[in-house]
Amino acid sequence: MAAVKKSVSVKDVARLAGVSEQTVSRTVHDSPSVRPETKERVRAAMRELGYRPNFAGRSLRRGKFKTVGVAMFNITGTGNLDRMEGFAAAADKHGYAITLTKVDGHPYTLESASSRMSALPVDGIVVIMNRMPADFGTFEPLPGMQTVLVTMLEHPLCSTVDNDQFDCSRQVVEYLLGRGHKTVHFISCPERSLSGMRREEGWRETLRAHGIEPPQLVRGDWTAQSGYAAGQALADDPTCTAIYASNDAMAYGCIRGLESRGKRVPQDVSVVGVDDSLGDIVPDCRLTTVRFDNKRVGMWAVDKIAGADGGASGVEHMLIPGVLVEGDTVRDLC
Amino acid sequence: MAAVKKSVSVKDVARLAGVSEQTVSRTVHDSPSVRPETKERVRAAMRELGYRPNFAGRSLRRGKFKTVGVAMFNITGTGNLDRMEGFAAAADKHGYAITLTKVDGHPYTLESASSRMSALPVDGIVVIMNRMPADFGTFEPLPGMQTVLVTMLEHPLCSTVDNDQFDCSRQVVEYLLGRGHKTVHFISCPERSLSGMRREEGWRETLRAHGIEPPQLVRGDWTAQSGYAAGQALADDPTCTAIYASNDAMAYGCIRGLESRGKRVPQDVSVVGVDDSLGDIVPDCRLTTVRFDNKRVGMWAVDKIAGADGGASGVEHMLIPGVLVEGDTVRDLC
DNA sequence: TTGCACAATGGCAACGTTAACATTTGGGCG
DNA sequence: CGCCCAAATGTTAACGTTGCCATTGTGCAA
Repeated sequence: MAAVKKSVSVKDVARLAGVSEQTVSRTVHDSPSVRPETKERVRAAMRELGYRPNFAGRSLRRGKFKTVGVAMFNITGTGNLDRMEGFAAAADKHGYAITLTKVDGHPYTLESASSRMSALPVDGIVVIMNRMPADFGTFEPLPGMQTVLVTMLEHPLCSTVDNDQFDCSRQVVEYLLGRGHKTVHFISCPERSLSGMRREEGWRETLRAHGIEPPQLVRGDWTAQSGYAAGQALADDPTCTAIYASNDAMAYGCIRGLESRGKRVPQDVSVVGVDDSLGDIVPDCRLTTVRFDNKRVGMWAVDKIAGADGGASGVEHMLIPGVLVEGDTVRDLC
Repeated sequence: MAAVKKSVSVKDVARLAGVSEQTVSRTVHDSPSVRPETKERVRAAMRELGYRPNFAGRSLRRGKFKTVGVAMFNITGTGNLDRMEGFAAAADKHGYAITLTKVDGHPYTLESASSRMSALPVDGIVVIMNRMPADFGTFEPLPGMQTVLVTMLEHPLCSTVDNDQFDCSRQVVEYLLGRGHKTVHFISCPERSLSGMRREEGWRETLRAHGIEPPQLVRGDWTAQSGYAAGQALADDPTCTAIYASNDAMAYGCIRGLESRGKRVPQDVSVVGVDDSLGDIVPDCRLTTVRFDNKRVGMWAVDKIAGADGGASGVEHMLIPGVLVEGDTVRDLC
C-alpha cells in the first residue's frame, strides 16, 4: 500500500480539491488572490496526496534552477570545509542549492571545469583553483553562465575571490616589527603554491617597505618536520629573534626544533604561523597565527551569483583579509 | 554581440541542421540508428549554436534527476571532507551529481533534513548524522525517495553506513594485548558522542572478552589539553603500560603529559590514538593510530542510491572497518 | 436598473526533451 | 517487377509548472 506509482502533480491536487491547476499553483506560492478557505482546501488535498512540487517542471517553466555549481579539482584541501560552509550558508540565504562536482584535473583547465558543470542544472559556477590552470589567460565563461573563480589571481572575464595572502604577511611582519623585532625570518613553502608564493612576496615587500633587507629564507615543504629542521637551522643565528612560518604545522615544528637546540619560545625567539589549523591538537602551545575567513570567501562567491539573480553583474575581484590571532608565542621586546 | 537571448534548444539545432528534433536528440545520445554523416551535420550545428542540453527538460521527460542530495547538519566535522570525496567519486562513476545542503539543526530531526532536500532535484538523499535525531525511531523516508543515513545506528527503513567504531577499539586492544600488555587504559570522550561511546564499548567488551576487567577510564573532551591531563594522571599508575585514546589530539596530549612526568613513549608507556588526524602537524611523533576510510563510507552511501537507479533495493547496514596504522608509539613487550 | 471595478478562479499554451509510433527510402530476393 | 524488410528519419504527445489572458461572481456608485 501507499505505493506511489507516479508522482503527484498539480493536476491531481486540483482534481481532489475541486479547483483548477492554476489555483493550486497560486496556493503553492501563497498568492494573495486566493481565498483563504480555498487555500485551506487545496492545502488539505496537497497533504492528503503528499504533493511536492516538481523541480524539473518548475525550472523548465522558469528557465532558472536556483542552484550554484561548485567545481573542485581537489576536494581535500585546507579550508575547503570552511569554504563549503560559506557556499551552503550563502546559498541558503538566497534560496539556492549547491551542486558539487569533482573535476578530473587532466587537463587542469578552467574549460574542463566549466563544461563539466554546464551539463548540470546550475545558474552559475564557482571554480576552486588550487594551482594555475593551463587556460587561465584564454578562458571565457559560457555565455549566460556567471563564473566565479576562487583564486587570488585576477581574471579579466570572471569575478574572483580569495584570502588576502599578501596582507596576511604584511600583518604578521608589522606585528612583529611593532613588538621591537629588528627583522623577521621566514620559513617558506614549495614554490608551486600560488598562495605560498604570495605570502613570501608579502613578507619580503613589507620588510623592504620598512627599510629592512629580508634575510635569507628557509624553504620548507608544509610539514612539521621541515619546520623542525628550519628551527634547528635558525637556532644558531643570533640575528633571528622572530620567525614567520608559511603554515602552522611548520611553525609548530619550528618551535620544537628551536627547543631541541635550547632556545625557548617566546623568551628567546618569537614564532608566528598561518592558518589557525593547530586547534586542539597540540597541548602545550597557543600559537600566534593568522586565521583566514574561508567561510566568507565561500559566501562571497555564491552571493555574487545568487545575489545577481539574472541581472548580469560586473566582474569584481575580492581579497578577504585574515585576522591575526594572538597566542603565547611572541615576545614583546619593547 | 554573441548575446545569447534565450537558450538554444533541439529545435534550433534541428532547423539549422535540416533534420527533425528527434534526430538531434538521437545524435546527442549517440544512437546507432543515425547515419554518421547526418550525425556530423547535427554536431556541427550544435557547435555553431553552442547547444547544451537543458537539464530541466530532460529531467521532466525522464522523471529522474541523476542527482543525489546530501544533507548535513554540520558541514565542519572530522572526516566530512573525505566523505565528500567519496560522494563525488561515486556520483561521478554513475554519472550522477551531488547536491549539498546544510540543514538547520533546530529541530535536529531526520524529517527536517528529508523535507528540506525533497524540494530539490534529487533522486535520493544521504543524511549525515552527527548525533541522535529526535525522530530517529519514527522517521519514515519519503515514498520513492531512497534515503541513506550516515550513522552507526541501524534504522528499520533506511540503509545506513558508517565507520566501525567497535571494531576499531577491538583492533587496538587486541593489538596492544598481542604486544604483551596486560591491560589497556582508555581516555574517553564526552558522553554525547555516539561514535565515542561505541569506541568505549568496544574497548570495554574486548578487554572482557579476553578475561580482563577494564580499568577505570579517564574522561577527556577531545582536546589535547584533556589528553595532557590524562597522561599526567596515568603517569603514576604502575599498572598502566598501554593507553588508548579516543582521538589523536588526546593521544598526542597524553604523550606530552606523560613526558612531563618523566615517562617516555614508547619505552615506558605505549599510546595509541584514533583518526589519523595528526598528519604532518606534529614533528616529533609518528603516532600509532587507526585510519578510517571515510571516502569509502561516502562512496557506499551514494552507490546505494545511484547504483539502484530506480530498482528499489533493500535496506542494508554497512560498517566499514578502519585500518590500524603502526607508528612509533607502541612498545612490544614480548 | 445598469454599468463598472475588482476579487477570485479557470483555460490555454509553452518551456525542452524524448518515448512511442509512423513514415519514407533503398535494397535484396522471389 | 512487385514484395517485404530494415535502416533512417519524422511526427506527435506528454512530462509538471506557471505566465498570460479570459471568465465569472460580487458589491457599489451612478
